[in-house]
Amino acid sequence: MGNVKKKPAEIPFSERVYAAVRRIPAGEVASYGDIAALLGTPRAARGVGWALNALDGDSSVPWWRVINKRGAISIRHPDVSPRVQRALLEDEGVEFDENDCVDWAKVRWIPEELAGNG
DNA sequence: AAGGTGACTGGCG
DNA sequence: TCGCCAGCCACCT
Repeated sequence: MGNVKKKPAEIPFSERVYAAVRRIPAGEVASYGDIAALLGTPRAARGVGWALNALDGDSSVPWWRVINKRGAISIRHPDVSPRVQRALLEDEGVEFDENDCVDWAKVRWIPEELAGNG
């Protein structure tokens, strides 16, 4: 597992990623770039992927709700097959088209602070 | 301190 | 439109 040691006074980027991902409701998904943007670093999509990779596929964080900008699963973890992530999403009602992509218009998670409501 | 890696994204041909 | 290359950020050695 990825040892992430940081100063207690500062929240690690990874933890901020986990917190954001945990906010994604079931049946909705977000892209790595969206999570990064939500954290204030829209170019840190790589960092988001790295942070989720550190979860090792076993955590309270709904990592499966994070996919790439194309709406497809971009997982590369050896222990967890992309099929698993897809199954988890389908179990939540997320549908994939023949291109193995989701419909962003339907399943894209929009944070309330960005939805302009509230 | 410097170099390398990775579950990304955008631009060019 | 699809495929490859470069840029980007965070973390590790």
